[in-house]
Amino acid sequence: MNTTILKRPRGRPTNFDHEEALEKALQVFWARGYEGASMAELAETLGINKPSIYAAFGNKEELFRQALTKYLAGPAAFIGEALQEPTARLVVEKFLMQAVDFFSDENTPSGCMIVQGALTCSAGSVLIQQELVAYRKSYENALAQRFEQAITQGDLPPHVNATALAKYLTTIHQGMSVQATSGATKEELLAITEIALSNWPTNN
Amino acid sequence: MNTTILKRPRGRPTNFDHEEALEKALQVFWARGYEGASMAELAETLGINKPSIYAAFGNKEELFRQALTKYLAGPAAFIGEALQEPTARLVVEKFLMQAVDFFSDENTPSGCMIVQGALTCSAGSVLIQQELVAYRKSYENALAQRFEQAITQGDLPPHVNATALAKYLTTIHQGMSVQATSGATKEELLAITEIALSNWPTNN
DNA sequence: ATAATTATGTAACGAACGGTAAATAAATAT
DNA sequence: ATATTTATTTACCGTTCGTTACATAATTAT
Repeated sequence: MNTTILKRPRGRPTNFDHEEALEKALQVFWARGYEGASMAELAETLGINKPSIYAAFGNKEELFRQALTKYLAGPAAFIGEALQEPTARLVVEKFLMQAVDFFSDENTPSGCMIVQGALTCSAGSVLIQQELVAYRKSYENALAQRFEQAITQGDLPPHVNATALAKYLTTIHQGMSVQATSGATKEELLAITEIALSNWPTNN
Repeated sequence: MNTTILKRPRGRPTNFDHEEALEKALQVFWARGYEGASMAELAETLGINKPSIYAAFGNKEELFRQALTKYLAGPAAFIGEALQEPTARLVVEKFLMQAVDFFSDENTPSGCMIVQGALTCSAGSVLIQQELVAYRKSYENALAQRFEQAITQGDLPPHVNATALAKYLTTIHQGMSVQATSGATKEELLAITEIALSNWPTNN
């Protein structure tokens, strides 16, 4: 009978919930970007003193990366889910529609953390900047691959350029992220996706 | 005969050319964003000590605003020029095509300063952030107004939603700015605009 | 009880931030 | 020549940055 009773670890227990704290850190980084978020503000928002943050998460970079991982697994997971729709058209619809819901959700910061987290920054943060570039590239590549598959399956006409189409859609996505941060409403974002979807490639 | 001989001003002359210095400041802000650019780096790049920068331009915020004005009048002036094309379709073509050239120009930082200058930032820079939001909104509005005019002139079909179309195009523009900063080539950006232009509204 | 272990709060670290005081240099005005 | 004016240089200001040393508190192990 492995009822997995968790034996308490040795020393003084932590005063905070690890995941709750990470969630709050995510909100701060999401709203302010990597450099715009200061350790002082993070400590205040998390309700934890800085030494405890360092003990639990390493340093600012590590905290950001862990918050980013939580972001990818949680709020941003819809991107991976969209890829599993049966047709390319449905993939794109879900991708853009959920992005609209996501960007305009009033319970979270507007816009996408991967887009705005460190678009520009000082010389000291280029590593984080490049990591975010790589994440953007990775979901663009995932879309392109899904379109290639759709072409092979006859779901998309063979003349379609899968990589260009993927780049077009991530461009819309990233542009909408900027729009959302600039105050665009859900209805406005929806109108954008409708225009974007109105020229879906056909065989003619 | 007013040959406008410029009488030298009273005290010690400045060691630098005002416009040249502003141009260099523009490059730094453009590449690093408002907060990512430090006064130390600005002083180094301009080849001017900080007190001289403050004497000539005010403070960091003012220097940024003056660099932004130079940006709008120079590199970004094509947006206003595009609006004067005879048809809405040509306006958009010029708007996007020139944006492509602009974003991929290897002599300047990639991407658009108005988009990336302060998308996210610390609490201390929200004023600059909001000013950039307003600039983005203003060129979006200018496009919308141009489309309204095109509808009135019969150049665009009456069922077109001018504001939504303008928002769609600025979204592409802003998305391409992110793409350019992420390393997209001129050819890739061009392919995006071709897809974006392929669903131009018709009467049918 | 005592030792060992881990987290916490306080208070500070050196570096970088935006910004400036003060002495000096270079020009014009008288 | 001397006074006046303006720019430059150097060195620094107070604040905030990310980060940490250190004493103390809270827990388990013996």
